[in-house]
Amino acid sequence: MQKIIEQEAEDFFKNSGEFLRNVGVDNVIFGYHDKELKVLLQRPFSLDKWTVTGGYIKRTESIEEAANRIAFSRTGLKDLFFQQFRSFGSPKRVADEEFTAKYLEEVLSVPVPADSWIFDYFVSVAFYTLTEFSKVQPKKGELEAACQWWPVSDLPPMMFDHAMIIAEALKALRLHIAHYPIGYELLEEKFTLPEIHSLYETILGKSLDDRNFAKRLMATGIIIKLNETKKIGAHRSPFLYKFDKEKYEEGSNTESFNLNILSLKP
Amino acid sequence: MQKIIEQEAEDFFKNSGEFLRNVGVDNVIFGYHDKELKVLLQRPFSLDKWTVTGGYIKRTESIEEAANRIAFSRTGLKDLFFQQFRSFGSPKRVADEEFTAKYLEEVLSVPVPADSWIFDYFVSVAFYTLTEFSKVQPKKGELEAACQWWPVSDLPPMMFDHAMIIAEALKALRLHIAHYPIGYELLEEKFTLPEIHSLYETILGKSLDDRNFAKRLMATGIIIKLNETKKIGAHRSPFLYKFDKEKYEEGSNTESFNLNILSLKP
DNA sequence: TGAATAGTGTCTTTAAGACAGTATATC
DNA sequence: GATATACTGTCTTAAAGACACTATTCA
Repeated sequence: MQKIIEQEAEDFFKNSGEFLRNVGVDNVIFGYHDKELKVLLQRPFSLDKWTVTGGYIKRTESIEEAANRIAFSRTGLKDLFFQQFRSFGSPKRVADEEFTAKYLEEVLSVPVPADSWIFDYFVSVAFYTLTEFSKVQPKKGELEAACQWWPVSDLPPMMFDHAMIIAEALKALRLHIAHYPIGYELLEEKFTLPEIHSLYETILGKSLDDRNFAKRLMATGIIIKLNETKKIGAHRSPFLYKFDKEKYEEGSNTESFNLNILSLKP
Repeated sequence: MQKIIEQEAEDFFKNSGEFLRNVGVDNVIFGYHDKELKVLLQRPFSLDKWTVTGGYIKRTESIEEAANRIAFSRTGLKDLFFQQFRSFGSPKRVADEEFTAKYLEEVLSVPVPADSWIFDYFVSVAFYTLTEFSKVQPKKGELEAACQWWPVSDLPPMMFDHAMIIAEALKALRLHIAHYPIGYELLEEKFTLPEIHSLYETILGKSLDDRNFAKRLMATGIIIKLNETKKIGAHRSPFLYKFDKEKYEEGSNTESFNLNILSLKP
């Protein structure tokens, strides 16, 4: 296990002033792969409980900058699409005695008082971030034992209230899907109709009529059909499509834009 | 001007531990009166700038409890309808030198260091609250010179980023209007069709066809027509209506509920 | 009886939803 | 030509939108 430098650690656990107290950022990073929506989770040393990515807020940065910095530190990617969706705060939300004890006993190379600010009541400003799964090489932090993708539909044991945070992030994502071209963030640049169809089915958790979906999708006017196909083996090759980001920005500005895809039935 | 007790004040400005650091709650309290949407604002001593109601979070309470406590302290009413809509946080958002200077010089009866936690970088978790205008007797706090209603369409000079916070609250309210019976919170128990019609026009900032509005409103099934009318002078007396709160709760739980009123065109 | 406001019905247009057959690629 | 997947067109149904007249109150 990699130890952090002692002086740095001591400063950190005293919070000599780099970070805000009692408030932090959690960032639920979503990716899509293999017809499954996935979320990037990390696990602290010595514990069999996972957390969403998150961290403290520097005095010199905004909460959005903090969320962006956290996403970058775990995915290596800049300027990902992210959205604030809710804040969580209650005296009980980070009470986890097992975590505190293990953290103190086993993980750290420096003495940390049990009443250190890091175990304090924290309000969490929560964001979700969308990223293309295939571009990400998850990178764990110094204080974590692991950082990896988990299917949203099959999560490991979660620490604190993080299972609820993921549930809320998913709810927000499902709402936003009607107003943002979510596919742009989660798919590769060129994608097929069946791929984006399946993405929407996965996120919404229900099946969507393929004919109506295609009709609606093309009606948005922000998708361009390319003159190429993708080879998929012993079957008809699907055409490739891409987003017309320019047209999207226009529509998005005038508020006339609506994917109208939320209401699609089965 | 009412001075706060010295020892209490000193404790407060040192923050001996009652409140969370670097994070607080702002609560945009809306009321409706005289065909105008109003917001409850307060003004600190010696300044000609106003703020939305807000405050610090006690270590013993959740952010929702803090928002509720703040609403109660200004309106005297309990259990009002409120919704969290966004959090704001950036190193610059509460930088207002005039405020800091005047506060230090003129307002307080105790010495406050210029680097006191209250002038620090604060993340604000923002809520809006709805209340029936006629029930409220605005009550100012000890550190304010005034607390009163202002029309949303004609605000006084606002401190910090509070004009933006109100704008965002209004945006959220307009979105929520399609899914919550906003009228229940803003109107008196019994109301007329023209009254609720005008409320929706005010909140959405556009005119709504009266025939279609009535049709849609009654189609929700959560409004009961009473066998009484309201005398309004030399004109036909409108019938009174009230919300069927029970039916609303049902519909609201099953997610089948939708006022569908957002899309009403002129 | 005139002035002001309350209240309601019908037709048109548009969008949602259901549904099934043809096309293409490979073996 | 068998099989697996891609692709698309039409009809039905429901909701949104436009529109104008009758009803009541009281000065």
